[in-house]
Amino acid sequence: MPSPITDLHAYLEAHDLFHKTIELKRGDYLHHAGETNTNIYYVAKGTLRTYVFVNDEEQVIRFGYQGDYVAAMDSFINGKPTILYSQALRKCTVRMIRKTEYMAQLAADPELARLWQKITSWMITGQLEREIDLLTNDPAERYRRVFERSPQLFQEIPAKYIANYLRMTPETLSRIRSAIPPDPST
Amino acid sequence: MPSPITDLHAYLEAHDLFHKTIELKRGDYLHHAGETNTNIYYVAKGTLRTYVFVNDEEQVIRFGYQGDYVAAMDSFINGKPTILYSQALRKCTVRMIRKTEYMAQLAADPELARLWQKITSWMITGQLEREIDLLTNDPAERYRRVFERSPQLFQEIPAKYIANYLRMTPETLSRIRSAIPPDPST
DNA sequence: CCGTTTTCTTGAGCCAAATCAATTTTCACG
DNA sequence: CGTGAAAATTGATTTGGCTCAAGAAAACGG
Repeated sequence: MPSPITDLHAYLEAHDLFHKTIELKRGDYLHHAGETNTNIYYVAKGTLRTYVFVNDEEQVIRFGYQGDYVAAMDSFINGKPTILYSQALRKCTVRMIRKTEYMAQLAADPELARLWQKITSWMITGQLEREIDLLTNDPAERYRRVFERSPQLFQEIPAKYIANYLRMTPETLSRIRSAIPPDPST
Repeated sequence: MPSPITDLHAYLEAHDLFHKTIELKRGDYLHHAGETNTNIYYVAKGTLRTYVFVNDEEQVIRFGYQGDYVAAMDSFINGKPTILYSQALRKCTVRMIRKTEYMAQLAADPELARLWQKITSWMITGQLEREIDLLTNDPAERYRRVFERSPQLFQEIPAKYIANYLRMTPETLSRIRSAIPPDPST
């Protein structure tokens, strides 16, 4: 199942829905918990992590790479303050879409409505994968599952965030990686 | 945020989209892995669990109570074989909706389209909650979080399935429950 | 209502991953 | 480049939840 994100992006470009461009430096936030931020952001360049505090610990929910869309999705959906943080892991260029403009277009154009239906369905199946990852008991198996699905993840992003995303400590991830014979083809 | 499920249900009743009624006895399956099942089921009576095999272990993904909708959502979304099992935990009466009929109605009626948009958004925020639950390290804390959100869960469903849903053994759940002083108000 | 099966509870021991700690390596930035 | 800070690695130790086991309680179905 190919990601419908590229179709969405083509549509948004064609209909000129990007509102402004934002430059972030390492450590900057796109949004933070407590803030009501209903925008959608397109990552033109760079990488971000989206995390949440659970019991005083940061927990990575997802990463945003070049070409991805990032949002405080809870805030976008219900218009209330988000619980999420999205932080630049390096210099980023992101382009913003305002919810009001997006929703107006969504109501006006059935083509976008169909596209959006695909996107949300795709997000739901993606979350099912994520849930299965998190339900996997063995840390090495969690690593393997995610690595097979998104090997590129491990190029750009510091291991400590990946470890956190995989629900393990950086020490455990390091030991797992050293235990697995390196693939000569990569 | 109130669940938009009741609105959906009212709509489906009003437009007579239920195709047939199915009776299940304890242990029966609504669908199983490998099968392509694109139907949506309304739980008129009873309770079910939806689970998936991960590394030869059953892992509960969600429960379906009276008034809920249950589906092999991966199959519904992409039309391919599901990886999910939905099994009756007791005698159930479920009513079926065929995807083809549902999709036809979705394409024909903007009211249903709007309703469906709400439903999918609501599912996405629900999944975010679930993800946070699963990322919580302390088992007692996972229990507390889910219990506060859905206390009714612990009435109908055998503890061993709840434990599995909470990513812990039945022994651990039992010990957590005996450690927490019972609430006299309930 | 009774008998059988399933589930729950409790205890003991173990083990894998967390924690703690120290060094090495890498990387960002001047 | 070179320097300082951040990240990764490696080892030692601890510990919390799992496994195994046995008995008690509860629930199902006839």
